[in-house]
Amino acid sequence: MPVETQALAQALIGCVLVRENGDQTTVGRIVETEAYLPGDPACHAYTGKSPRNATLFGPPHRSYVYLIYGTSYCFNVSSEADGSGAGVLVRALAPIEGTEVMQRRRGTTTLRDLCRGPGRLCAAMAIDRSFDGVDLFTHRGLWLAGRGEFEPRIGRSRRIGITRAAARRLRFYEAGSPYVSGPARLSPS
DNA sequence: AGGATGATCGTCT
DNA sequence: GACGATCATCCTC
Repeated sequence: MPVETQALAQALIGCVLVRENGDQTTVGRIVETEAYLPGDPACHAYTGKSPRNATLFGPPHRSYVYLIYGTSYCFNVSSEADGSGAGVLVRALAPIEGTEVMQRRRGTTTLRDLCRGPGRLCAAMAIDRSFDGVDLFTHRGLWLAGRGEFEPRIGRSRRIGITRAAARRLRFYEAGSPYVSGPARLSPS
């Protein structure tokens, strides 16, 4: 798995995210990510290390989770070498397993909406701040698996919902997937 | 101690 | 398309 942020954001498309909580197992395939680079004004690490964003400055491939707007959690994968602050936001999953559990957690039965959006996927997978900092290759409750045979066609666009460095095309998605959160195309860079 | 901010979501028109 | 919810975090006083 790549350490460089942009390469990681693309490599994560098609990978599988597993959440095991007792007898409740939920699984999804990553269909949309955004890269937040070192020195990037839109990255949470941009203004320096703090208790909230410390995971971004740690080793790569850890889970960085934060609360946004007081209502939603966002799940990220830290990137770059220890000491460099950067990461990849996971914006959407295609549900694979445990959809009934997801439906209960989300309060909707609409398959397409279960994990479409960073806050929604955290709700569906029961990811909160207690998962901040966990190693995504060794943790027992939340981990990443590879693509297997699957080879997604990857599109790219501007990132969604940000104001700083908004023109940079650092959002990646599986082309044609109905589970992608934003528009499949945004206005040209 | 107090105020502004935000990588969102659900609801309403 | 617009708006309010809701709160941890960060910045200023």
